[in-house]
Amino acid sequence: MRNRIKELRKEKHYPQAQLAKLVGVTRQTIIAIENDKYDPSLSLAFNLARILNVRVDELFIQEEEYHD
Amino acid sequence: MRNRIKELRKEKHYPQAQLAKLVGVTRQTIIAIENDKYDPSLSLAFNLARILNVRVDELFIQEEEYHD
DNA sequence: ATAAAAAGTAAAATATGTTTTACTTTTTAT
DNA sequence: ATAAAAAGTAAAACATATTTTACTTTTTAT
Repeated sequence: MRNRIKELRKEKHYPQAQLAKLVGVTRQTIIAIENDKYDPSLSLAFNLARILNVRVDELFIQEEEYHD
Repeated sequence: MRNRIKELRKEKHYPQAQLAKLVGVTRQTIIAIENDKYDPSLSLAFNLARILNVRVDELFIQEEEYHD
């Protein structure tokens, strides 16, 4: 899963520390997610989308969907 | 976080076991999420939304957002 | 060129999500 | 009323997300 967090955060001129505070996690979490170390929880995904003024499905791009 | 999975699954007449198979998890995971035991991962949320033909933000309702 | 701010790395500890197995209860169809 | 299908409960094991702490590297502004 890719995401546009770094891009949209920069448009708003937020440093990672400020975005972290706005969504209620630590700076390490923002770094890890921006750099694709792991995916955020669903709840954090919603908070990030809200602060960055996009929908969840605009912020995250699922590249490998499950097909049965 | 609430969700409309049970409702939309029933509209499609899928038993839990079939939905589980379609999104690539076990039946227990579907049960737990439908009954609000915990939230799905972001990736599972996307797969559920895709199979149920709605957007992620239509399938899940965040009731307690974080405000700093 | 320097100092300060921002971003990144790493690893251990804790919290949350998912699977597996087995068994019970409820719903649906005959 | 019965059998079969679907839904639910529980708990242990395992996987993934988040925090905390400490330190390093890169970027920005003067």
